[in-house]
Amino acid sequence: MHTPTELANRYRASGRKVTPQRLAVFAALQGDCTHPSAERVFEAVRGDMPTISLRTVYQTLNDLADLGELGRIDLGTGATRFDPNLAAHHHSVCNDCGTIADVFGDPTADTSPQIEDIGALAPDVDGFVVSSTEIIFRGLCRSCQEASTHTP
Amino acid sequence: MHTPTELANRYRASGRKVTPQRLAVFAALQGDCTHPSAERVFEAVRGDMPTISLRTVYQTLNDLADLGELGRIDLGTGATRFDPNLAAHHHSVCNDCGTIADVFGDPTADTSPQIEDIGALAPDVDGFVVSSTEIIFRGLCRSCQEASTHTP
DNA sequence: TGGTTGTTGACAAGGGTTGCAAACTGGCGG
DNA sequence: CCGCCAGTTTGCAACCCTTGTCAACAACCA
Repeated sequence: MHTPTELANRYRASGRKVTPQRLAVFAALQGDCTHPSAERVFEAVRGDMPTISLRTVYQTLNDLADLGELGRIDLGTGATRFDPNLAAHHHSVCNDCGTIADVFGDPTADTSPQIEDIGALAPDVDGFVVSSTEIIFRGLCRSCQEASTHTP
Repeated sequence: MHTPTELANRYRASGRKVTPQRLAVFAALQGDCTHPSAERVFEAVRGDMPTISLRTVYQTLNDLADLGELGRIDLGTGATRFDPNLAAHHHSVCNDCGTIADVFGDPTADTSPQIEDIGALAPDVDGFVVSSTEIIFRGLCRSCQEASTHTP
């Protein structure tokens, strides 16, 4: 995702208006690597701007996603999650707590293909044209593993 | 997924009862490769058993999924989809019509890694233990491509 | 500054899914 | 074969997440 200032420019360029509410959402997303849901962003923004509505947060997140400034992730954890990280990467999801983590290529693996190579994969499905490929690793995050070890 | 008869045995073995409603759901799922939603299964079963409730279909689908007889797929198309195919495979999703297709390895690709190799990939994330890996190919299915070509 | 047009906020509606409680029934022991 | 009981089915309402609606409002341009 671009900087709030840059986003403001792009908003104006696309005919959208720059409002304090949107700036607040921009700011809240900066550097957030927790893949927050709309509700979480709402809570974060409400700290600075108690009057903002959840509806407005949804609106802004959808705008950003439509502008390609934000990734939408839906992994069946209940709510759509948003990802300000535009670099190509994949995700791990904890089956227990639902935490989503970024997964970049594993440059240390030499016996298995690089994750970055995935883009080269093409499904052998009649006539289907792939525009994007995502990989989801499901399992247990460290803390949930420890929790289940301590209390079996 | 196993055969209805086999499923009946496993149901009894796990303390569950075998009811006509459940048998009907078992039958409806046999060989269904359309990745139906609960609603779709409901419609299919209702053909033979008009009095079955959507609630019961949900119940049975969740039971089957919990027993490991059915895969749950949530790709952000609105509803959870179910997959009777237990073999390791991945999915393609049409961005237009939401159709989900099975994707098995691409044996013809020799310049890119085989899809089956994905299981060997491990995310380089501190302490995360992977239990399953899924790949999602997003794009346009053949018919939606043709539709968008004909009416640009 | 005044108008135009997009935006906000509060509310309710919408779709998918699950909780609930009463009526019901498979599968057991008798 | 009968009857019991735990597990099931149903219909309904509630739940969560998300979006539609619309009057009041504010950002931008001339």
